Amino acid sequence: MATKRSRLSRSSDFQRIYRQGSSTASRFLVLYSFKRPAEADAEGPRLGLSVSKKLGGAVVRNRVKRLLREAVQGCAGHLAEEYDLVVIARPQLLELVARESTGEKGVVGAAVRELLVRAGVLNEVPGP
RNA sequence: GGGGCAAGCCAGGUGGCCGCGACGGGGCCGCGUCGCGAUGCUCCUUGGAGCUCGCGAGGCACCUCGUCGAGGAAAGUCCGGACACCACAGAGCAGGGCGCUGGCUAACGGCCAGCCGGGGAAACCCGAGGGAAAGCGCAACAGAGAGCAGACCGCCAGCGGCCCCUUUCGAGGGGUGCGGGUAAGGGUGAAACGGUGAGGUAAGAGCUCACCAGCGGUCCUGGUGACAGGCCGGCUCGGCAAGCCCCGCCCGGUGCAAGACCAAAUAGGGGAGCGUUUGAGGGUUGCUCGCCCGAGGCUCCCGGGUUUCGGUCGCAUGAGGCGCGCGGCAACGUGCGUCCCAGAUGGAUGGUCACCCACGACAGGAUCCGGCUUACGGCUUGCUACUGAG
RNA sequence: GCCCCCAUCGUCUAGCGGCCUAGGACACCGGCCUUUCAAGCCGGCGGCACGGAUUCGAAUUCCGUUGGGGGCA
Repeated sequence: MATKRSRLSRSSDFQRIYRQGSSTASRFLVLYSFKRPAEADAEGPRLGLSVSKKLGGAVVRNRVKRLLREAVQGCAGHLAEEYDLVVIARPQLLELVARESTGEKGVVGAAVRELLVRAGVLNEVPGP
């Protein structure tokens, strides 16, 4: 996870997931998930992130992306194979990012895990 | 000591563990490529093609080791360049920018040094700072008068009429009215046709004088120059050009999504009419000229396409950093030595633990460089005025 | 990333440097009219994105911020 191979790169991949995938949302995040066709050669789950400029400048956006990537990777062993995921950060996520900075660890991870469970791509619920 | 002003510097550090990007070395053979071999199998036209197996090479992925890995503003995109393309880039007009002087620079609207003006108690700071006797234009309201000025309240003597007072009966004084002189004072305004003082006068006025301000001079001195100082003259009205404009200088356009190469897929078809080197039509900068392309083009009809956000390069050795010397007040230039210091492409720097006088603020490269502007934490040094103590 | 444009009441917009304490329409509020509502009439509320500069004087001119919008494969 988090290597080049397991990241979504092409815009066409994003478009396919938006059009054909199913979506789940909370007030912090939006999750799109899509089961790849069998003939696709990639292996393992792939992740794409979308953090708009409304969230802040480049420093803030990079931090948000790092936290999200880390949170998804924390569930990596329990994720269903052959799924493509797109996680979109909403502006209210900034509250969780701020709490994370003041020492309240794991709130972003909890938000991500909740969505993954709801979307049904998490095989079993791991401990917090 | 707390203020003010200026200049310079830093951008948390060190170590451990986990994690990310690039490059390089090694390992491995999961995937595809190429080469060789086989007594193998299939097809068939001598000989080749395909499949299977084995060996080797180098590539992608993976594992491992090492090195490097954001900023002073990386930002805003406000200027200036480099670089690339536009059928070469030329001229004129239009348009845009700049504007004290001298220098620096690849260039600049930048920087340095100075001049002048303004602000401040000072240190110091700020200034788009050419031209208003080339022309056009603007100045609301108020005010008498605002662009060849003007006379409301005033001041002044004289003359004639009327009224009042005094009278030595000659006249004198006051008021009012008309025409006249004047612009000192009041009042309006952002701005009122030089200011202050003295003389002068009926009252006044550059009317005269002194100083100051301003203007002018084939004048003198200093300075490369902006300009400064002096002398002389006649006494003398401005403001706005970030209004149009004039003068001088500069600017071709588009921007790395520029542009070059590679791969895959699709298409580049047909008919009729017009027109032909004396040139249809098109391109080039907004226009004109000029230049370039030019048998192909235009009109109509039928049919089809204008796609894949593909990959590689451009893409990091440069007006480069650091140290020392020399020239220069400085910006900067130059010589020698030394170093290689991000190169991503859904886009990399973080997390955690320990210590350090604990946390740090603003904030993340995207073609590169020189500036400007904006955001922002701290440290050091110097200068300036004030206050307190000895 | 590169290159452009815009900003005036809640909305859509006028606005020659002075007549601007910024005009109009719709909306909103109050009143009149009507049995009531609508329409109509009268009145009110409400704005030059922000900070400097030029000017006697700035919504207007200039510079810088901020916030929107658009184009380029």
